[in-house]
Amino acid sequence: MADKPSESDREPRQRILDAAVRLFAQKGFAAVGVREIAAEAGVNISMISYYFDGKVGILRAIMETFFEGYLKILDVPDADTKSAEACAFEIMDSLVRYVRENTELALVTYNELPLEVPEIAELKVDWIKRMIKHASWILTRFGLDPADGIRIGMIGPTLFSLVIMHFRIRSIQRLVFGFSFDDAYYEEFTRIAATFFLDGIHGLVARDQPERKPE
Amino acid sequence: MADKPSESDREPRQRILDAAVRLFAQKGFAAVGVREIAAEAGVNISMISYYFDGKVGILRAIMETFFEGYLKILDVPDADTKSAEACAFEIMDSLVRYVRENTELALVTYNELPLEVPEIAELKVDWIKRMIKHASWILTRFGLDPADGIRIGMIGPTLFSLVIMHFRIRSIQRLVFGFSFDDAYYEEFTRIAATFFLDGIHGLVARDQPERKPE
Amino acid sequence: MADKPSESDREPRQRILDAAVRLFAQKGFAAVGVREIAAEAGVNISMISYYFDGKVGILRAIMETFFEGYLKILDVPDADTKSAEACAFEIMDSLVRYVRENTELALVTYNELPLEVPEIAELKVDWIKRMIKHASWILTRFGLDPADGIRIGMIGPTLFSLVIMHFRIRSIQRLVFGFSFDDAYYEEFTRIAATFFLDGIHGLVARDQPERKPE
Amino acid sequence: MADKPSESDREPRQRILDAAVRLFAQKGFAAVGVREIAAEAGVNISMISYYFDGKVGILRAIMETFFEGYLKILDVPDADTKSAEACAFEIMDSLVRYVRENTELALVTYNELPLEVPEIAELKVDWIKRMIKHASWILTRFGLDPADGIRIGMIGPTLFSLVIMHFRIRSIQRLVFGFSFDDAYYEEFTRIAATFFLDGIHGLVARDQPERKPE
DNA sequence: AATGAATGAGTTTTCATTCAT
DNA sequence: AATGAATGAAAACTCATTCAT
Repeated sequence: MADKPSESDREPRQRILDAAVRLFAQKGFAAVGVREIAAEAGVNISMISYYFDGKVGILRAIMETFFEGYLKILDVPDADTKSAEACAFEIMDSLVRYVRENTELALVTYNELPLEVPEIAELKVDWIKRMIKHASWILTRFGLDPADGIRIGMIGPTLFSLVIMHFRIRSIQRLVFGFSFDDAYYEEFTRIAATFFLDGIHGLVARDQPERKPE
Repeated sequence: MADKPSESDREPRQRILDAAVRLFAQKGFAAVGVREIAAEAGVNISMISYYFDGKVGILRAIMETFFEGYLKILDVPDADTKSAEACAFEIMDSLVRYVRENTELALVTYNELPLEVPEIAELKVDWIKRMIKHASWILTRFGLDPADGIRIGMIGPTLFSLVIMHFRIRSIQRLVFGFSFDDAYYEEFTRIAATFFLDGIHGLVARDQPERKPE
Repeated sequence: MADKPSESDREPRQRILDAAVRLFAQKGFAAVGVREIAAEAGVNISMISYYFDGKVGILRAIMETFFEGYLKILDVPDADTKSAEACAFEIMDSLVRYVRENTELALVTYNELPLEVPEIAELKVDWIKRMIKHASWILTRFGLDPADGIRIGMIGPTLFSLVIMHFRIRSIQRLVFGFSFDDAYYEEFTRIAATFFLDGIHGLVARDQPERKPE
Repeated sequence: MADKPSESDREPRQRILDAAVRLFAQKGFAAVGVREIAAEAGVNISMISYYFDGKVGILRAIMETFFEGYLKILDVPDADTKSAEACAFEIMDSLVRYVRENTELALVTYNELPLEVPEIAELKVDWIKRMIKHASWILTRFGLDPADGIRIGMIGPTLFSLVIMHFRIRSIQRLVFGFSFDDAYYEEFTRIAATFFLDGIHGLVARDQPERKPE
């Protein structure tokens, strides 16, 4: 009883969250029942309402947890002493690491993001706005107009999608084949993704400057 | 009553399918009820069991419809008279057109693909295998070993994800902002995606041949 | 299968309504569960949502049924050929008969009337307004100002309460003692109640005319 | 901390009781949850079990509180020096005053009285018996046989109902219109009610003596 | 080919209560 | 005297499906 090293001795709230993330990633939010979550977490069903005020409360918590970590990634330390390219690479590196360490959290957020769940509609819009605000600095570094909401709004999701794409495929590959990926793979993956991302931004900037030149 | 010009006079089966695709794309398969589908389609609830043998039957039909069209894209006419690059570009071009014309169908398939729905697990595996079989020719054209299931298994999903990624973001952008995309955009999008895709394959090939050279 | 004479062969909707009225009268609306109603009615639980769109739907139906019958009582046939007193007596007579034949219906309506059930708040107000409109003619016959909402608003409930009071006490007396009441009793009851009611109205009229004279 | 002047500093037990009376009167006993009571009273949920041994314990306490006060009313000081009519008027006067000062307490008791709440069934019977015992003296003063349980059993509830009827209507009138009542109104109300009550008793006595004369 | 009433297992949520602190 | 986390049963309701017509 001194400390709590065993799996099942973690805080109930966290156990629910973990179980839910696992199950949501596996079957999707709507397909998972609270009973299943409670059973998987080894807690009483009522605890879900108690801690999260209902099933959507868990999804809310999951998304908020993910978004919080995601926002931190965009805050590159000493960004003004580095080149835009270096910043972009650093962000990509952190992002890959983050998603690798929180794959299910990321997948659930990514999967549920476009789906209409009325109770979290506001939350999604709020976070997307916060991200745009946070991300705009790097885009201005690349010469994009910070007031150009549409183009700026494209970067974040693209960045996210680009990385998540791999982890999504990976989970299918794990399912169909039995493949696994090592550190070296992710080093290269980061490099390729960063390059693609930079190319994408450069393309956006170039295309933007002369209004959209005739082809 | 001679022919069927009005929206609501289409075949009931098709009306159900259309309604389901729309709703599944909006809320996700598990979050949509048969009553909702029936109401949206303007048919009796029992018709869903009658035509599709239950709710999963609709998802099955949706995925099969999508996969069928997707397979056709991989069959480039007169492929042996064209370069591998030209074939890749042609595939990408068809794919973008296909997803553009069947966005919701594609999104539903993409969204539900990694989710565990026991009744369609077999269907998914079957189609993925058929695709690998169909796609292997182009990969051999690029110098990949057709027996290398893992690498070949990566191409299809990557290709798919790359394209779908845009349409997914697009639906969010439509929601949050009011952005829309024109033909010119998709021309360029196809070119960029094809380039990225080719680069990816070239990378895979290069990395593979000499086992993995020291950096 | 020709006709349906047996108790349990009535229409499910009616069986639910009957069971609910009985149970609501016994324990109060909030204390009765849908499972209990369904069991008592011998129908599947889902039928309650199916026919009444939820538990409050039953209460709504009960109250509407009662109110409808109550309204009819206020429409005295050939009222203009009778004295106000005769009309009042006729109303009282019908009312006693009505409540005697629909005791539980009346008791449930009476019991739940002052309780806050948000979903039926509007319904209650609507019916009360309709009653005031319907009842105003008799009050004008007695010399009351039909625009005097407050005083007119008192008559209906008083009339109702006066009669219901007896049936409420009766149910307790049945519970505590084993007393029962016969036709002769109700004849006299009607006469007394009518007298009291007329005295009440006369009192209201007298008190009203000279504004409220100093005592 | 010396004395307790503020609203929220009253004894927790009393705060619970007050909150419960208010809520029970508003929504009915069964429709109110302990959490709601605890929140309204500003105490911890467990305090309800602690002080009242559960939700029904509160209802028990409420009813007992009301019944106690009600019993006192029946004990007219120096009753034998006054006429039966004077005693009846004094009782009615005290009763109106009592209900006016404890309206919600009275309404809750009145509302829940005919409802089946197994845990308080005994309590209700006990108090009704005590009341009959206490009230019988006045009835004998009017010439009724104290052994005639049925007739004696009618007086108390009638008396109570007669008064409560007004307060019940009043709460609806407050809801629907915005009417309020002053001291003068209650003076007159008391006189009318007492008259009605006396008439009722006289009627009972007269009807009783010659067994029930043929009409 | 099509209906809609009916089913029963399923859903999430809330209940009053208890227990360790 | 008081807390609030935790419980398990029960709440109302919805589900996909079936069946008689």
